[in-house]
Amino acid sequence: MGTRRPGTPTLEEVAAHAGVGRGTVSRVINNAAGVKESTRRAVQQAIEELGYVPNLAARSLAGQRSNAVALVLTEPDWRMFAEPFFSEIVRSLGDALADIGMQLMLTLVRSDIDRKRFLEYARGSRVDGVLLLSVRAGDRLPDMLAEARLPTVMLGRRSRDEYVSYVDADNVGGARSAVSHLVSRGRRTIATITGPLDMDAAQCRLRGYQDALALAGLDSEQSLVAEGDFTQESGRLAMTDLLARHPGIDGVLAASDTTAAGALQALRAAGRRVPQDVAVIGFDDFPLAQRTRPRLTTVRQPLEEMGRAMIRLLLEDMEEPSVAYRHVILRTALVVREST
Amino acid sequence: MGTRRPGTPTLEEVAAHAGVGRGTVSRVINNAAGVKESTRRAVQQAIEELGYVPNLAARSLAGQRSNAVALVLTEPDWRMFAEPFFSEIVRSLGDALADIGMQLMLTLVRSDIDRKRFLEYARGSRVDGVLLLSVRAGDRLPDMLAEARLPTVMLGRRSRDEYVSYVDADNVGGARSAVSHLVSRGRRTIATITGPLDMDAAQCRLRGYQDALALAGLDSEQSLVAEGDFTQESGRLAMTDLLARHPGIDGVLAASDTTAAGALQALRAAGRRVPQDVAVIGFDDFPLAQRTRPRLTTVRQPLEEMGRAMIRLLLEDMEEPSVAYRHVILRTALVVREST
DNA sequence: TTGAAAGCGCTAACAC
DNA sequence: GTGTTAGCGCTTTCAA
Repeated sequence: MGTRRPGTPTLEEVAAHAGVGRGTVSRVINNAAGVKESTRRAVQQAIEELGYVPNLAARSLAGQRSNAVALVLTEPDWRMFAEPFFSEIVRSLGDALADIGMQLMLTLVRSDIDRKRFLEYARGSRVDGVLLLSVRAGDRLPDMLAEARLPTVMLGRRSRDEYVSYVDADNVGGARSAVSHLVSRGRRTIATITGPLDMDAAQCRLRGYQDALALAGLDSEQSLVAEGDFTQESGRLAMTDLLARHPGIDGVLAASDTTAAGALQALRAAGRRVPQDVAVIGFDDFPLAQRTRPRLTTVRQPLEEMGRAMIRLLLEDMEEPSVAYRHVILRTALVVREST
Repeated sequence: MGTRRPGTPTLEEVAAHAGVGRGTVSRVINNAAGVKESTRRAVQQAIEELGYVPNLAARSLAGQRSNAVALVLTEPDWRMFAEPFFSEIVRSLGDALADIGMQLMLTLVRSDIDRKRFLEYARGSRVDGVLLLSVRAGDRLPDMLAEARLPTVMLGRRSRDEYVSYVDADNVGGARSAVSHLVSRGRRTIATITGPLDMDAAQCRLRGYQDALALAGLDSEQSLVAEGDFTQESGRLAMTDLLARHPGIDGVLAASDTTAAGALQALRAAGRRVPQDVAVIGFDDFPLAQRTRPRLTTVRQPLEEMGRAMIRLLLEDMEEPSVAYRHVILRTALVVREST
């Protein structure tokens, strides 16, 4: 806790104990070069003996940096937490930061009061930067952060004309390649179950779907498009509707692996064989999809790289404040699991 | 960010701008008493005009407290995130802390390296205390924190002889009252689907189940107990097994609402009517259970109060370090939804 | 009621 | 290589 517990030694005490100056101890604990090996060892022993732990508040104050980055989750995302997509991203971010000696701290915001509170917190020099996950289209938090000149990077842009720095997957390209793949396999009546269309990623994937159909000279009927919300249930319902409207459907692009799983349920309930009768391709490539029989072909997003890219952008934003925003779109990969 | 962005005013500049001393400004931003109303207003205006935001690192250093509390999630819990149980607890904790001007920060730890890193972080005076959620029996993190004399409170104890401070629900009592209720309604062949039995909460609920049966003079056969893991799938499988072993089952206590939902699936698949043929009671009282037909009777845990109790304990631990550990067990409530 | 001054524990620039 | 020193921005006595 904050109150200096008796027995919490300071850097100065370590210095005295080791018989060196404070600067030397500081150099040792920061792994700075230019310290004789013998002194370094003496200092390390003193640290050991005293059980010294640097006071991070003092370090932040003196060093003008907190070595911490906040990851903000807005309420609608909470459920994502349980999904591999999320944990993979968090893992990636945490690792990338740990590599450079920084801490990741999660913050949940649900109300505007929370947003304000967080903004105050971030502006209070407690974090060096802010990361945001799949922000809703109308959320102003990124703008507020940018206005406060806090390095900010989002995963997924809010809209086509996003300006705040972001990393995103090539949603259009991913969807296009998936649908083109289906076409090349002879599928002709291809439907899509989208994500919530107020999300840019969902829109882009729909666009990719339409592009691919146009490219193949197939016409894209509105009735082949059903809006879902990334959940399994929505996939099931959407697929049921689609089948009712177009019994001849032989291919489906789903917004996510979860949605694809729902679609699968509906297809089976309707007696369709997968992939013989209907081929299903979902975005994301997770246990659900991998365990499924048949193993689905998926559009894989490079989550690990997306996390690393976010950190890279953040660091660049910190070091070169003259650049207003940076955008990086990563390539997706089509993982073909079965002949579809 | 840490680097003092140009235009980030300090308390001193505010003081100069308002024509007062630094101490006065400090008093104003901390709502301390003993400041003339007119000066207070002058200072507030200066703060407004300069867009002053206190530097939290400096405040932590000078004030010997960080005003932040960490909530640690160990990896196996991640999936909990998606559940109302979790979000309700987090909401409650966040609110309780905000009320007293403190920040909640989440930390995910998965490896032992993470545990070490977090320990270092916490010992570095960056947080005033640590909260832990449903720690696994073998996890040593709580002990390490306690050893470092960091105020620590867990939700749910690790075992019967837990010593680190914790808040828990009366699992034994809750299970007992549920089973007694079934007995009083004439049920005679009552089974239970437990949680993972290496978790104390699961053991306690099993004990409560057995107690109630003993109390009613019914004998508790081992074959009426099936172990699950809180998931829906485990509930379904366990129920299927139980029915095979005891076709005459007329009552079930499930470890959670999710498990109960799984049990329901199995019961229906077997052609049993609920609750006419078999009554089901689950722990927790969430949307799943609430939407279900028939609406299940549940054992409700007072999540809001559990969160508040955790904060209360934490503050007490901070203020009275002479007390080693504090334990609080909260009462559960049987929510009767249908005649069972 | 308010101002002045002494730290909080550390980093970094500058001497030696 | 290593010690010394001047802050970082705030809270908190202690006087006034």
